[in-house]
Amino acid sequence: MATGRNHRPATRSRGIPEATVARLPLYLRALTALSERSVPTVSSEELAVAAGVNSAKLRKDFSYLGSYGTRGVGYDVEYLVYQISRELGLTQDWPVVIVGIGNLGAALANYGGFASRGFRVAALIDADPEMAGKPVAGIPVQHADQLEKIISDNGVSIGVISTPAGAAQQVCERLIAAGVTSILNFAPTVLSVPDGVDVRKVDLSIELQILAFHEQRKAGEEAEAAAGRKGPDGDMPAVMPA
Amino acid sequence: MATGRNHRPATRSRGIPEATVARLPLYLRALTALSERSVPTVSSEELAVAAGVNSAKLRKDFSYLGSYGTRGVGYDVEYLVYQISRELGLTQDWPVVIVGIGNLGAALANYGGFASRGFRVAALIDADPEMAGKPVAGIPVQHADQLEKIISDNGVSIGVISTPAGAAQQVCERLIAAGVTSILNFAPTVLSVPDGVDVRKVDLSIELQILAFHEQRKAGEEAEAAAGRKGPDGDMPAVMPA
DNA sequence: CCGTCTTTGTGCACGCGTTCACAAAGACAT
DNA sequence: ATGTCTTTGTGAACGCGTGCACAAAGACGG
Repeated sequence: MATGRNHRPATRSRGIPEATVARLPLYLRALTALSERSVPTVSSEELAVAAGVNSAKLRKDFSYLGSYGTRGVGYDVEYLVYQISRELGLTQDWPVVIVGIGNLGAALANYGGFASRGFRVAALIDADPEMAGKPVAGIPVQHADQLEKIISDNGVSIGVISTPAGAAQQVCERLIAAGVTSILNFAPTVLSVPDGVDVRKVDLSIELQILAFHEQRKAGEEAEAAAGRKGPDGDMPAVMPA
Repeated sequence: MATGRNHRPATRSRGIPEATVARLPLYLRALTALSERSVPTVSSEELAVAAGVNSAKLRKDFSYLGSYGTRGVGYDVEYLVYQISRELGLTQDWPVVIVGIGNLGAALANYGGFASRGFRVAALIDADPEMAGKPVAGIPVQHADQLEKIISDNGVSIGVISTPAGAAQQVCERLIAAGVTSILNFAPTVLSVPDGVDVRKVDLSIELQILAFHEQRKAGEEAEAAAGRKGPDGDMPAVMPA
């Protein structure tokens, strides 16, 4: 989860742990940056710093993919970029539909990271007839009526839902019925989907709430420390004086 | 998660596990919905379904907060809403600044989930002088020059970064220097921060890449099954015929 | 060809998170 | 008051993920 998580226990594909898969895109990004600077090789230590992880973890992660490093030297950047891209399935490009072109949907459509990394926005879909035909990020918005046709015509298997919460489950069901098997959900709802469909959820307010929790904890500890820990053990939460 | 993760091993606050904290907002949302429908009590099983988790997990999560249920009956919805809100620190409201008012920043500013759940957008900040004064979501955008003043005047401790990747680290440092101690980062970069500062990361393209991985795996398994698993054990990844 | 030095790949131990399964607790009817 | 029935709260087992620490592998210089 940036994120909330929502995947079944899942029979690990070729033995690659889920936690490792979640970090591969991170490594890929760091490696791409190195590649653009024409750096030929990189050590696990350097790459780990760039990706913000522990170097032992990084080496173990790579070991699941195979032995792509050279002892005493490090990893060949280009080769590793290729291997990770391949493992993630980014050597093919994935057509994606975005449903719900409000503020967030438009932001997603404009997001450069899509096109650059193996994804192609096949269509933007909205339920509002007024939106139909209007170009967003250079792509004309299409009406929700067309959803099924667009998906089957383009062989779309990944859908992004950025509708209001109320519409999400229904949109989700139509996407799945039309052939989509992976969904990235931005609507603040729990989607129920049949087995075999993957859902990942991104929820802005949840992330903020988690931050708030830690923030409150910090403030509480501070206050406690300042007061010389006079409170017993704190059954009541620390209350901030205005 | 949606999310990438990025928190230190962290001395658990009052013994509430990080994983539990991450689910509290989920429970809170489900409970709020029940509250709005005036449902007085709910069982762990019902609530678990609504939140999309295992009921044993939910009970254990709640047990970290205290014994707020009644055996044979369930949990009092209103009371639980209050307890979780309090635990998450949502009984006070947190001023938040959003830095980088592009498509995404605007979407965030317009996002209803903020105001409704304990957060208040104290200011929108952008480096582009052209943006200054323009209202987004009813709030006038202010120039980045004002950043430090805004933060100290409003006592902001949570910042949201939705700038391009290149500007993120610099913005991050200014936020921290000005007093921010929690950051929600939407820019596709690893932020390095001093101890005591929490960073959570939301990365759209990473989420999509994880989906692509699973999607590829599904396609590979399908092809393998169709071919009667004729491949040895697959050193090469399954390749999709066009 | 050999020794040294760097860096990988991994065995191992530990801790967190999840889930099962059940005893304890209470509501409610009689 | 007593028994039944529902649902919580949690002890215990298990599995995954993490990080240490080191042996094996190879580059590189002499």
